Amino acid sequence: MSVKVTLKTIAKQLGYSVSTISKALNNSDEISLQTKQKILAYVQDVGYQPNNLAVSLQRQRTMTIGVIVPELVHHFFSRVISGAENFATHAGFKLLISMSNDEWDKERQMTELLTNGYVDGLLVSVAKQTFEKGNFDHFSSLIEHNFPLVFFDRAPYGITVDKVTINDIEGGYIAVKHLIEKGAKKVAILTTPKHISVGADREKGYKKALIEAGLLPDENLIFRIDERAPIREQIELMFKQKALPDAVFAVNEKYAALTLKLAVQQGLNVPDDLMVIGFTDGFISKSTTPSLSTIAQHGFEMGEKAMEILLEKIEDKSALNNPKSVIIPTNLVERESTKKV
Amino acid sequence: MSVKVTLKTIAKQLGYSVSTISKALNNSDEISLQTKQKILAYVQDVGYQPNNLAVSLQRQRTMTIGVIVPELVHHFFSRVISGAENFATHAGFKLLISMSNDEWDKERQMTELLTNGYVDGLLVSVAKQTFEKGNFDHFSSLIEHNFPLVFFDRAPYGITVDKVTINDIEGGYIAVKHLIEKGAKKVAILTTPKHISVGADREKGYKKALIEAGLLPDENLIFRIDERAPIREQIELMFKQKALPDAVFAVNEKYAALTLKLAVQQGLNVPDDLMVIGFTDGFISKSTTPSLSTIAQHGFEMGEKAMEILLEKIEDKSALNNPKSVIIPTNLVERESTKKV
DNA sequence: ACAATTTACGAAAACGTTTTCGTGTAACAA
DNA sequence: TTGTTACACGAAAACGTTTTCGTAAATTGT
Repeated sequence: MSVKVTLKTIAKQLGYSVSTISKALNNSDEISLQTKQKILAYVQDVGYQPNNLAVSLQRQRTMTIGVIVPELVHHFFSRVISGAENFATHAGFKLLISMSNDEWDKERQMTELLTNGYVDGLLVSVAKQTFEKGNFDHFSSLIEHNFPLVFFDRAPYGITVDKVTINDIEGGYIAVKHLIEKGAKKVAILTTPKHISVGADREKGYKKALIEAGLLPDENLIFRIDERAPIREQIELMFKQKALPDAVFAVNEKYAALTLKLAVQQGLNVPDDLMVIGFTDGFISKSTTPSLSTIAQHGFEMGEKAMEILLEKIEDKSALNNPKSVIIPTNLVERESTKKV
Repeated sequence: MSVKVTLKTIAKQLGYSVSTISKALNNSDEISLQTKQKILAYVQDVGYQPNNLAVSLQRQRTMTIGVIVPELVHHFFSRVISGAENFATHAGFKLLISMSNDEWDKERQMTELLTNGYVDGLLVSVAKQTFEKGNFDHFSSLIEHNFPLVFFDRAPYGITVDKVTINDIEGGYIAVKHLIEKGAKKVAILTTPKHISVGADREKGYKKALIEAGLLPDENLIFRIDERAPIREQIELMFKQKALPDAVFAVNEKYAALTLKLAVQQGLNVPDDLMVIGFTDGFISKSTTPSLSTIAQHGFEMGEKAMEILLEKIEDKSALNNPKSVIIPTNLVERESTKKV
């Protein structure tokens, strides 16, 4: 069991003071070339690594950014993380990721862990349960203390914050307008419970497109999925309706893929009998047969932009006064599931 | 801009010493009930949060575990993380996740960041590029210094380490044996380059099953995908062969889904003309039409087990002598893509 | 040869905690 | 009363760094 090697032990071994060792390792010009080399050689030999805790504590800076996402498996979130990381790396920052599991308490716990010393700034997409509770205290106290914080995709409501999101209303609108242009007369929506803002907004866009086309939104065509129950069964309800819809807008990739599968099982032809469009352009949408039309969210750019804003706030704390709200545009990706005529 | 509140500022405000404040907050019985209450009340009021860096530095313990995965999007990895987190939470530990992006340098950088103070132990699944380079120095130096480290799924070769993996040879064997039992005579494999051990092992299982059934492995039926080039085109090569295979074993979910899609595009009926089986039981396999048979890996249990071993090592450093190697069993999940007759 | 400057290093404080040890006062026993 | 014990708190060291400041010795200038 090798004993831990610190500046102190090195200093003792080499007969220098701790400060000399530290300066030599930081390449200070207060130290002569010879001693630097001697120290460097020894340090290499014993494989010394500085203790990050001590360094950060002293420097009052960690050069790392925390990211909290609700879930990791989502293609979209992982794209955001990649974008954020890309930007951060170029600025010399590292990333520490953690997931809230869409739970309020875990989210609270992780933001406290990270913000009390581990990171210089935080990027977060808030948990579903947090929206349900409507309790954003763990964030507002950070904001009060001027801790650099930027939200992405899912931001708290009721408090003004820096955020980069997509225009979900517009995304929903574009999707449904596309369906209508392709001839749909009766379009259903598979969405989330109302308290999830992204789902609610996409639903608003859905209604807007319907009304604009002179179609009346019909509550019987709106299916709000409760993820605590089996999803498949809830989607099946749609197929049990007396008059089937001729198109469906699913607010995420998972619902879209499931709808597609169930439709085929029912003997329906997609897109001829039923058109399907999803949200998020991940691997799933490309790999189904027929492939799924969808609204692309550009997570990578969202991550980059969010990180850019965050680093600005870190560099220049005075920029904290005017919260920024950036919107990343979406766009339609047309594939086979809506390619009618 | 509220000034940062520390033990020192609290002490000054309340007229106590720093040590008294600290003890009160840690509920030491050296402090009278009255003063505790007074201090508690004040602390609540100003919203004091201890600095984790300082606490960890002093305690020489962080109560957090680092996890390094190659990628986040994979369903399998995120299941492992969930399992690990589940176990860790019960033991009072938190998780910090980071991804190597399958790059050697990023992997090295993150292990150094995490192990130099941030975490008490590390769980890692090694990056593809690390296998290519064959350079595991960043891990062996940790092992030399007795830092608690456990690998999962992808472990380094050439050095003995604690690890929990699946039996990839067996998994490949089971998959191919299933295809043969269903009547396949000419089974192709879509695998990774040879240096990726999981791919190589599944290929071994593939060959074993073939030989056992009296079929000769044919190099023309082995397709090693290079992910730096377009994957789709490489799979299409398989369909351009003079004599098509009647079954294919894809070593991961992505390749399987793509194969399925391309087969349908070629006008082939799956499973009648071509059977397909994948690896990893994620959302994709369930949502395709036809749904994909696959080998389930049980990532959640792998994560739990890996964490269990890691925490044991942390608690009892003497257990470091005999590295453990645990194997999580796999099993066949039969779905439509192989359901012939 | 002497002052002025530069060079090369060390002492000590600081970052924010925890913890060991010491100590003055109050309460108790004899 | 005096001696003992318990109580409630403070001083200071420690965790492993960085950084400011001070200062001998070496170098330079005249």
